Amino acid sequence: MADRYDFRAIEGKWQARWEADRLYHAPDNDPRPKWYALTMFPYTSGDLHTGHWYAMAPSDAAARYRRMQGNNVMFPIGFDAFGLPAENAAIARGIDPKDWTYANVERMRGQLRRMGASFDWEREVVTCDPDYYRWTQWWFLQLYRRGLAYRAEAAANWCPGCHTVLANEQVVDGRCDRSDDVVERRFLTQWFFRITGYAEELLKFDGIEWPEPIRTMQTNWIGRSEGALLEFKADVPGIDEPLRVFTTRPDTVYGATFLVLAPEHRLVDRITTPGQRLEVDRYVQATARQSEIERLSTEKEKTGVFTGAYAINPFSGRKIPIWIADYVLVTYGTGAVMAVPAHDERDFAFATRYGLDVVPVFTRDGVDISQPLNAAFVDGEAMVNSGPFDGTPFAEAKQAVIQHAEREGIGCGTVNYRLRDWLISRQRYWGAPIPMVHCEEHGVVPVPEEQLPVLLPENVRFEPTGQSPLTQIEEWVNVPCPIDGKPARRETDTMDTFMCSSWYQIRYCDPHNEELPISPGLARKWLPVDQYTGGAEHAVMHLLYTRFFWKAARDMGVVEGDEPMARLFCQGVILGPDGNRMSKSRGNVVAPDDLVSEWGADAFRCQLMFVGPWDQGGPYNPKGMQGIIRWLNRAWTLAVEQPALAELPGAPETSALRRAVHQTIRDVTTDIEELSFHTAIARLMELTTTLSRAREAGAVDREAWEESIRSLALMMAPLTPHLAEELWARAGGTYSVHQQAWPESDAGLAREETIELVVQVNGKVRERVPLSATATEAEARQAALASERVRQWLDGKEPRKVVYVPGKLLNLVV
RNA sequence: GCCGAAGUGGCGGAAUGGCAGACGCGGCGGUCUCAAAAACCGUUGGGCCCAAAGCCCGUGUGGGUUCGAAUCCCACCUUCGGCACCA
Repeated sequence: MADRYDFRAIEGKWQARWEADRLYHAPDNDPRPKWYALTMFPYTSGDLHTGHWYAMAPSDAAARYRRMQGNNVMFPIGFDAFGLPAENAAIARGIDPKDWTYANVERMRGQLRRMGASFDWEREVVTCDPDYYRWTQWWFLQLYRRGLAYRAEAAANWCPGCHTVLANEQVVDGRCDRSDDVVERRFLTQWFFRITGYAEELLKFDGIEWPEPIRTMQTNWIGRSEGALLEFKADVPGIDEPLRVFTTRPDTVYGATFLVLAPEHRLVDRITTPGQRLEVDRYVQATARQSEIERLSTEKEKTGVFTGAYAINPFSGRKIPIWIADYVLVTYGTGAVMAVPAHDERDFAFATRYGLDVVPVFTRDGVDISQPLNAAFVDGEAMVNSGPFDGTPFAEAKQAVIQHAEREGIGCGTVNYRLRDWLISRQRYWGAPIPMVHCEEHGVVPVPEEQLPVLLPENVRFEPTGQSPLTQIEEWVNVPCPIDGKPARRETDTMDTFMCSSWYQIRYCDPHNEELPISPGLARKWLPVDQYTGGAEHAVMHLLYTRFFWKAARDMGVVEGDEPMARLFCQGVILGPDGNRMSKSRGNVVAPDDLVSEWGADAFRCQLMFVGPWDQGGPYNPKGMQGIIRWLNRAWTLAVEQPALAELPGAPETSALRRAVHQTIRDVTTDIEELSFHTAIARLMELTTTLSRAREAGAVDREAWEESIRSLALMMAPLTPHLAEELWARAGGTYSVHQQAWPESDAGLAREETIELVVQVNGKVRERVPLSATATEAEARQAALASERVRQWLDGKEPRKVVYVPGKLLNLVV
């Protein structure tokens, strides 16, 4: 029986050796340039699925490549361990969330180890460890101290399935992104982080390399819009406070023929006239009953009710009616709009339906504004029907109106954002407790830092009630007030788990520090993350939160620099063999553990990297494993079964062999640099074929052959770490292949001496002639014309034009 | 509706202004074998043709720019992702 590639014999062996040697531990005091590589840590679901491998295997390959490039690479791993599934398991099966979580962590550690990734396990963090969430709570206190954490009553997204509120980012199409339940609106007092305070800065992506689509998504989510706040006086006795509206079109203010308030607007009740009371109340109640989905449907016709009250347009002096309508959102701007039906489609639809006035205030080519409009138009040439502003050109109109408003004290220019503050409280047990105490006398009081962590109590009952299970633990809830020691109650909400993952990359740098979340020295040493990789589904959640968090931490003086991750790469989604998302119900789930037992971790990793461009994802079919296995077998055989070796340093076969090796090094280096692993593997497969042919063809130069095999093992090291280590050892290399320098391509050896010149006649390929790679145009032309076929195609005519691309192509145009 | 990404053999994909289909799967033919599997070798876009040589067609559709277009420009179609009454 010949010596064959047997992953079972080698993978476990090397994994144990690497671990014993702490091969992937990144020391803090290493003089080599640091490289912080990070892949998004997994949630503790208990099972590592193909998607995790698809995300992590290429990240690992990139980290290993960096190591061979001479960097001190930190590639840490940990677990995102707080969250609802643990608690749901507790409710469904009576298991303690803690036990459930740690059992899953244990299982996943095993799966991750079998992957053979170069993780630095000594830096592991588990977000539900008190040693970790103590610092999550510490951050909360710092944010509170700086006014970035506050409590407020607001219309919150309530998920009836999860029995808790959600952040806006967690609501997808009016549904909970986790349970898919239709989200309800509830007015509750909740904790928020003032992410809006950083809105302007979050729009800047200076100095970081992030994918354009992610930046666009964040930019759209933040939704900056420039406009003005204008004040309308309510023509209602006893109401002195002005009705403020936000508009992006102050230049159309003379065309504002009515105001519309959101049904939840605080002044609705006070301005409604007795005659309209019944109708208004009915509408407000109907709106409150609507789900977010119904409310936000753009399909449905706009509805609304007249309040009976009027306001005065501060520019035209005109008395205009005040309506309420559910197309105005209480959460955006001021919750009130000035309606300009002539120049806004939505207002036009509303005005048409309820017979309200339409007054055009801009001229426009092709529109006779003396006739009733049949549609709103948003552009225009010059202001009209606008008193002293008549004739102001469109381009200057906004500024002119804003200036006037500011002079008169009836408004100002402003910037409004779609982004809202981040709602972080959750009415659930399995999260970091918010370290606050409610005292009757002193109100909300922070827990003193030295008392952290506020530990989660154990043996809790989990019946969902809509309140945190923590409220029922009397001995936990009742605490003395930190100020005067009198009886007080703990805050019972816990923090959104996105809080835990907003700073984990910071903790990896100093995971065992008991005095601080991170020491200043290690923050300077390791941060920011050099290469972050993960799924694009976190574009407006984790990836936005962590930027906010970082900027706040920077302002606290804990970290330096403006951004947490210098480079971001988002991998695509790996699909089942049928091209659909893998799901149990579809029966198209590919289980990594099975494939790893059958084919080995190297083969599985490699196949995932070979399916196509990493950022595109796509269908994964285990059938393709054959191709990878064949390649690994051939590579094995090359290293194990030597050809007849001789000393042939000057032979053409020897330079051909060297050329192939150095061209491969050149190409694979660029490919891995660009995270294009599938093309890197293709190049290595080609090299393997070339080496096999050389071996079959006869005697091979000893030195060239040995260099070839060593180069092959080195280039395979990031992709198939176990096999490469074994091949390297068998080729006589010193342990470990993962500590060797990445091979360098010698341009001289890689250069082709002769090429096949492509000869085109009128742009069509007609002939190929061998030619020196450095031939001049005259030489190329001579070689082409020497061909009988080229002469036939020229048909005796003289070329009118000749295009020569040296080393490639000659085009003769007649 | 708006924004973004993408459309190439039977399939995954390569080539981002210069030989379309690298590499791999699958198919076909072969070596080995009592046989099968594995392994290895060869072949594989479509058409014309007995075959070969050769020619023609071919990168979602239609136009354009260019000596030359999968690649650049314009219009359209389809798929996927994000946002969606944001005043």
